[in-house]
Amino acid sequence: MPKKDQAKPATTNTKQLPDAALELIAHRFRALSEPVRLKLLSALMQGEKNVTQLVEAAGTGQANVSKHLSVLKQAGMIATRRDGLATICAISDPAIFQLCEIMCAKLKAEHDERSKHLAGF
Amino acid sequence: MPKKDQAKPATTNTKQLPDAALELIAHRFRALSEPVRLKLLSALMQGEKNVTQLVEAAGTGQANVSKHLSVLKQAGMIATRRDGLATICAISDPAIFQLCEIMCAKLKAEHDERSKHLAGF
DNA sequence: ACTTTATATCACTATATAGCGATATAGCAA
DNA sequence: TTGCTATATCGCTATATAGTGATATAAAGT
Repeated sequence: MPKKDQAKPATTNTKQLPDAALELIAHRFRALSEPVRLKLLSALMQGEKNVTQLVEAAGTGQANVSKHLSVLKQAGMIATRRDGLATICAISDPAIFQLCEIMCAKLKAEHDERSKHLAGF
Repeated sequence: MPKKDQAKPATTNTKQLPDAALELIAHRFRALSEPVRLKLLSALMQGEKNVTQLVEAAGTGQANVSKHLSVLKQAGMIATRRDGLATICAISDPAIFQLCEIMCAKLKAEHDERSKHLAGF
């Protein structure tokens, strides 16, 4: 039997992805929209790290890092396991590498274009 | 003459990308972290559209769409040109297609793994 | 038992921004 | 000019969340 959509019957959502999917995608991108979280992911790209190491890498408080890690975890980007007192974190989805590569390349291209008129070398 | 490093001498930014770059990248991802903006981009993937058409596609107010468009424009994801009364919008960076593809694939994989409702596309 | 260490969570403030209605600006037509 | 249309911007409220310090929980050693 057909499923019941839970909200708006009148929304002009003629084609494309359904609103629910857009919200999920937006939620994923939002997890990548914070400098501290990017720094955490950047640190994890070198390999597993425990929370203390990540606090040091992030340059912000432990409570804050813990919250950011839970955001990344909920977005399916990192996985954690307990090892004695430590919580070990690791990147759980290699797609993150691609996403960051693309975004970095984009930035680099724009940066190069912008610094054309500046550079003597 | 030697180049001068531009910012923070004290930040524990031992390696990796500098903080300024992380903020720029985060800013780009943040532009993609809103369902309405994703819907606008999704509509623009079919080709150029003016603001009125986008308002209809987005299903929210004109003032709101205008603000979202300016966010996308500032993030370098769309370009606009004036044509009489209309402002025509178009995707200006094909990298957006890649980013959304990757994120969608990620979602789809997780979704398939979990259950199987919420129609495909 | 108590202590120390590692991490998570709570309570709070401050800031950012999504959404809305109203108004302002820009371009065209009469 | 006036009027109409398309878009941008302003003023505002409400919500989300980044950051902090304090506290709670958990695991191991004493």
